[in-house]
Amino acid sequence: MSNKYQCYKGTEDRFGAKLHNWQWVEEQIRQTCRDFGFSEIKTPTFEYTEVFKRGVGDTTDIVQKEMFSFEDRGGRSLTLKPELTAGVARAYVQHGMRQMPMPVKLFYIEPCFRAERPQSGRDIEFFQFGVEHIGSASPFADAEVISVAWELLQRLGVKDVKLHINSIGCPDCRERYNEALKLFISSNFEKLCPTCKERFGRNALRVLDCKNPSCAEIISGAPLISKSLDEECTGHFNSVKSALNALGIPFTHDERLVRGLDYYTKTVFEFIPEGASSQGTIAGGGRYDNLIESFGGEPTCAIGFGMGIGRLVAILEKQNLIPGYNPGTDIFVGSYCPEQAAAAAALTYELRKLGVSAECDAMGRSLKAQMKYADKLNVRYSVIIGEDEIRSGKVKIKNMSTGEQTEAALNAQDIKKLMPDIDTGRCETAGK
RNA sequence: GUGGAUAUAGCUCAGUUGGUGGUAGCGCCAGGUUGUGGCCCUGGAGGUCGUGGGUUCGAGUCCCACUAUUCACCCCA
Repeated sequence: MSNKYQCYKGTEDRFGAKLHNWQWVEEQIRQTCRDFGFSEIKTPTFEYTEVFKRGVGDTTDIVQKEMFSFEDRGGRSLTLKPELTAGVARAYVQHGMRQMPMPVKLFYIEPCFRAERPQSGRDIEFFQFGVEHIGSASPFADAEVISVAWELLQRLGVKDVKLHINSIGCPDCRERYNEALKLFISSNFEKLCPTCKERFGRNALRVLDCKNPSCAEIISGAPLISKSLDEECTGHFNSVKSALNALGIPFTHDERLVRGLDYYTKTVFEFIPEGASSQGTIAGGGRYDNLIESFGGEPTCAIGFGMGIGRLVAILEKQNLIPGYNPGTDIFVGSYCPEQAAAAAALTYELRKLGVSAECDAMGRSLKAQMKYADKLNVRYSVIIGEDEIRSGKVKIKNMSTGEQTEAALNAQDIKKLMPDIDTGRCETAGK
């Protein structure tokens, strides 16, 4: 590729079949969210940097080194949103949504930006679908939120995705556990891998995540976080688990599951495809009972998740679960020679006015070439206009799949009537 | 931020021990007699071989730098 005008690394153009796949997935998402009583919210592409510093957490990698920040003309720092929860929480407080019927149930499908090195499953600009369930401390809220993601994946037919859940407790429990864990690890500190040594100082919980065999061995004897949870957190987590059981949603309790954003409390969860790489996690979320308050709102419990649409689409494409792409042109109007091109264009316009997707030649091609073009468009019918047709007022209509040819009056209404099946059958075949 | 790989037509790619830029497929355009698509055949358009240096009589090929892309780590969705 020698052209210097390319889109920026980690961003991509989407069109044709690829765009169709994305839009189809977004439709499924919107339908599912409607069924679960979530309404859509759009927040701005950028916010005051402070929103993310406060919301996501000053010590997270996202805030420390992955944000696209810039200044407005007044010198105020702005940032392209690296995730959506902080912005939604900010909007909740700003618009006094606590006066809305509780709980407030919102979902979003939005682009996010993180300045990371792109690789498969990770883009600089990526798209997240997520839901936020705000106002309820009930474990049923946890289960409801998880059920949205679960049901969506079921509807899409995604195979081999596992739900992992854990509880990292309230801040008090977490603090207690953090101390116990640090105490345990410190005796083996020298045996940790270099990144874990870093993690130890920054966020010791993340050492639990390490896939390095030697670290895993050290960690295998580490105290469990569930043992550090107080009565309230333990009770909540048990209730979440039984609520999931009641919904018939299978899960694995993963004691080592921790999440990288500061705002999580109590329940955390991830949806992980079978055999996924480290970029494979398709969705992740958890409770954030203190976030609304940190934006100046009343203390308000909430829980949500984010799902990577790009990762989801990739899995669906791989598993061949997205209906085929059909550009959707129904009729091609061909003309024999340039003298009839005007009539063809006029008929095409009349058909379009009737809501029939129609095309005609715009390249000055021969009739034969026009037919080839019609074939490539995958149109269902071709109408052919020549000298005779104009004289007689009757056109030939060719069924492109059977090759059969019939006649009709040169009139958009009559032509449309001959094609009763014309508004159906698009995008119905899975595969390809 | 760290490490590896790659860079030839719109796409997927051949290109020998350095010897005239080209293979195959796809795609695009035009033809294959006079008004009709899919299959087949023929022809055509399109590339400063990522950029800049170096070695050499001669570099797509070897060396260096840069850039871009990509994969992995880190982190996350």
